[in-house]
Amino acid sequence: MPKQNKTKYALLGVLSLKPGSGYDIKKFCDFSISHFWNENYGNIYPVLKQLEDEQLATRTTEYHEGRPPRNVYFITEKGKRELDAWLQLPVENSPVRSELLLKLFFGRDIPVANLVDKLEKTRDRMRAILEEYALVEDFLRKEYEDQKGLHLWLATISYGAHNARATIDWCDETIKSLQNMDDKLIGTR
Amino acid sequence: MPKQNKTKYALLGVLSLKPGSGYDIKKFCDFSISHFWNENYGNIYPVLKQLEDEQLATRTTEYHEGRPPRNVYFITEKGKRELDAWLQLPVENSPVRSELLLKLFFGRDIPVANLVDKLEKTRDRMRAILEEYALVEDFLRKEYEDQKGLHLWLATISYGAHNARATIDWCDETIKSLQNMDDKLIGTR
DNA sequence: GCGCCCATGTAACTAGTTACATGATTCA
DNA sequence: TGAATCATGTAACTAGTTACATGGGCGC
Repeated sequence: MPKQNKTKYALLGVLSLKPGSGYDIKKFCDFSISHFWNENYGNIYPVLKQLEDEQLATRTTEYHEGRPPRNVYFITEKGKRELDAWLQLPVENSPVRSELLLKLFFGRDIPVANLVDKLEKTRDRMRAILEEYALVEDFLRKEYEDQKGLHLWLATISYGAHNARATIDWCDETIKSLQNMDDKLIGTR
Repeated sequence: MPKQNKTKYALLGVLSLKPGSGYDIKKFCDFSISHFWNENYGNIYPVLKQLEDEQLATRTTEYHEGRPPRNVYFITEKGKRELDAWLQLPVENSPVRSELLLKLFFGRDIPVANLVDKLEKTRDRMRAILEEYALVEDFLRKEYEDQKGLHLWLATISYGAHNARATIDWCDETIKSLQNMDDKLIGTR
């Protein structure tokens, strides 16, 4: 198996749920998997063509009056097999890069208030994300009640929620410890 | 401020702690920030040259008999100012991509045992990471007891630990729920 | 009338990784 | 004797993002 374009498998995955155009796929990604995966048009359209070239998907063009033509893609049997094979492969861990942690790590000479601000913003973002997850979860449970893979979709949300809560706790702890240290410094002046 | 190469700031950060060669910087990164940031030689050497061109660092070459020459870089005042300015800027969140979650999300037709295996491996890796963090933390507390930024270094480790524990819990829960579902399915056969 | 939605796509660019090349020293 | 460490660097490649171009329909 060659070093691969994971976008390819993401698109095959979306098409395995239902056929759609590049535009549809983008919308689906933004709604359903954006908390752990993102795709942009500049990537989607070329890869869709590539899928067609490799016979992993077929394309039909729909014309509707007063609308731009839609290129609708369908996954083929070959595409399903290739997706399935990839899904079963062990997970490759891609390198992480956290700008927040980098700034914190080297932040000993910048004002504590600035660091605290970054932490508060992170915490607030995580809280907002948690609320969103709750909405998405409700929506999925109602709309896709009998969908076979629902529990897996919920599991990905649960992952996000676990980590968001962990990050919120860490932010709170770290803010407190930074402010404590700062108070002590003032006390000794 | 232009769209930037964050490697640049990572290297300035390392050089702000102490001068060193590309090789030294790589070693430092691997030891200290590798749990949230990685750099490779193919990136470090060109960026060091760039730092010199922009007068953010100076270079001296050391010759030692029987050893390759070392290009040692020192951060300049201009470099410090640029690092400081960047550190104070708000954090830009870079897109996340989790192959594990992608495989889980689309995994409804692959064997449960395969999914469980992926989760177990993830959990085991997180446990190993937790143990490593404990060692690193001990080491830092002893070796850098009086280092000004120690609490910030520890905070980055704490971040990793919080998230690792969250991921372990999530793995355990998800494994259980997958196995439960599987049992029920067998029961109805 | 303004801006958003639908809909596709390319080109240019930025970023990051891998492979290759070199070669002495040190340690098991 | 073979592997690891020290030490630098380039070239080729892979991946991913942004900006641009186009243009009708629809709702406020």
